[in-house]
Amino acid sequence: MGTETADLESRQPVMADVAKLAGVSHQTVSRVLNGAPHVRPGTRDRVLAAIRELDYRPNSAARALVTRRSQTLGVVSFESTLYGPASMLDGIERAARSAGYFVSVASLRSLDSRSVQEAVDRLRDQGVEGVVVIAPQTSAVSAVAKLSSSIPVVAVGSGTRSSIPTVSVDNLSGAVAAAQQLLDLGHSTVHHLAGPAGWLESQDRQEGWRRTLEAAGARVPAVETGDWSARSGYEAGQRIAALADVTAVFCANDHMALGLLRALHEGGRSVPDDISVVGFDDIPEAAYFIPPLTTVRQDFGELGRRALELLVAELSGATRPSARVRVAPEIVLRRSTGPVHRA
Amino acid sequence: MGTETADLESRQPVMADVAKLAGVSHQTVSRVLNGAPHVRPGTRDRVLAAIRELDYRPNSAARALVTRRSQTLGVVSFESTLYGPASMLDGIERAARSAGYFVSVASLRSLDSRSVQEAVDRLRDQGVEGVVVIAPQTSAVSAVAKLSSSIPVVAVGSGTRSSIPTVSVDNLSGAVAAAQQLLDLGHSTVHHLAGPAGWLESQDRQEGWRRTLEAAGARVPAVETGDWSARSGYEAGQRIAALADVTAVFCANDHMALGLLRALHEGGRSVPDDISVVGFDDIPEAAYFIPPLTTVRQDFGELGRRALELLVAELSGATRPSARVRVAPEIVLRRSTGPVHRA
DNA sequence: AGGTCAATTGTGAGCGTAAACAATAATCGG
DNA sequence: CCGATTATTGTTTACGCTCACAATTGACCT
Repeated sequence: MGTETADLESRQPVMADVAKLAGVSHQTVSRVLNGAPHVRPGTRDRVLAAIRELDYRPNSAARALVTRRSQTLGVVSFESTLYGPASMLDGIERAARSAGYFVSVASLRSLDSRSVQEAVDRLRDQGVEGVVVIAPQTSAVSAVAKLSSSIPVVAVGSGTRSSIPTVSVDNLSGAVAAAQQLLDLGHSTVHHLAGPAGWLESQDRQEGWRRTLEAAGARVPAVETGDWSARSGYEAGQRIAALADVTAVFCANDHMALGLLRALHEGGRSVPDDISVVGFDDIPEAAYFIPPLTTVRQDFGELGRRALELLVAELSGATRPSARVRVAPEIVLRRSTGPVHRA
Repeated sequence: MGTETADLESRQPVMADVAKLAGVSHQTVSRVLNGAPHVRPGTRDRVLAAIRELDYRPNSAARALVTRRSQTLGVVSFESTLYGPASMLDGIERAARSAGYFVSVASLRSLDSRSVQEAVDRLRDQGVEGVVVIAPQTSAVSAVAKLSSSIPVVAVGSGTRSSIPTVSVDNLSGAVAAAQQLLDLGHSTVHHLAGPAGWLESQDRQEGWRRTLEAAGARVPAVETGDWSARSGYEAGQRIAALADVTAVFCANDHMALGLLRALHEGGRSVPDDISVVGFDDIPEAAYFIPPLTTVRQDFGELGRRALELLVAELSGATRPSARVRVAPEIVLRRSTGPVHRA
């Protein structure tokens, strides 16, 4: 027993130490910590003073063990170095913090079903209470849908058609706005540089573009396809620059638009005088492209925030509403678009 | 006791359930799980079969409680939507996973000392075993240095001069390479668009640039300062375009270079014919600027990886070597640089 | 004043796991 | 074939906390 005080110096203080110092029971300390009612103010003050004096920190593992709640949510993310995913993660983290949760991340190297499964399992093993999947690709989302039995999962950034709750931007209406804007400027038709197959974003944006042209009775040109990268946009741009009758191009994202702009520039096609270009995303750099890019803005941070809200709602007992939240995008007009100069 | 089997359906299985099914003690299950020696192969197989059958998952909170290890590391990150921080986070996560750790993130809204303190405390309360701070600003790093008493902390992306272990790119030598490259092309001097004050990156890159000019006996022009954003680069670019004697500019990062390129373009100054431009970072888009940007590449993912390795080494008992790891950057030559055309 | 009810505090029992310790079975050398 | 090791398995305890319940105190009402 003579070691008790010596212990206090080597050991991290625990609740019992605080209790002893404050002259109360450990349960009273617990009450103070958890804001339980029926604690006399004077007692509370003594406890708080003891906590401060010992620099006591509750042990989260012990708490999690007994409450069966880890206060932690998981995020599965893919291509997390890109602006979109990174922004969503940021939005998620902020929202999680204000909801009182910690955030644990697991990034994916590839989007196949097994990887997603693995990542979610990993997070589960860590004890997360729910998971947000930042995974826009069709295959990943359907993979998630399969395994979501034991733990709440929400997908974000993807207009999934699966059964799990989803938060996404309305890609369709964004694409419609982009195509319509170009038609309104007098372009007889609009070419499209699409994202890779297998991505719902690709499909929805292409679909919105196509419908708009059809509704306007415009010819629907063959679609070019890229992989979201500036490089693929550049390569597609070289092919497009070789075509004579192009006056407007809608790119499925800003990075490809960047590559396209350079290819057009090198091909001697002026933007917007010869060709108008519209992107999608509104990455921070888009306003400083040459020329500044007209694009469809998605608020990635907002997407993340909404996804987290949905997850928290589900954790709070709402009976899995299988909700589908859509955030409206907004077209931002810049100098890469203009009226046609030749008929 | 009749409820025991019924329980198994509603409860998550625990180690005792596995033990009972396999006909062994829970301790033997624990041995199998932790790869302890002295378990007969047949016994091990029976245990593994029981684990599979029940889909048993060890409770991480219980394990953390008794081992006093959470298997979790924290990452404090600032401006995590940018390419650099996002890539470092990605590198950290990957390295952490392969080292057997989970990663919990806390993002900062601002870089003042209080925020950093708060974020680290938050992670500590969650029980992380160590923290990586992605925080290049001087103030943040010194804030970290103060509080790092109770938990290992490593800083990354910043050439801190403080006492905590650090992983950073060699900004000085990168800047030297950039400036020297321009001098070698025949430019009589090089202008500099620096990052904001208070960032070690800014200081080191400016220092490298200055030393190179001085060593070559070149005139050292007044420094323009931006805030890392393309917008600030654009504004500085407008001022620079108005100067008559500029033939080469070294920008402290690629985003500002992007803005600069547009300002020069709008100002009728051709790159590289009239003015050569070099950036820093080599973001993925840099190769698709107009013209493609010569820049100094940092491998952010590698930085993150190395930071994590350092942290893990420290956790493994190395007596806080106060190490300082520097990763060498590499200049990437593209078309934004060229020889001077006028004397 | 006696008693009731609410406020306040304390006590004991796990939560699910790993570590220390104990016990038993198997192996080996002479 | 016997004692000494060693391999294999089991039993007990403790990790630090919250919950359920018990106990005590004080206020308030008739």
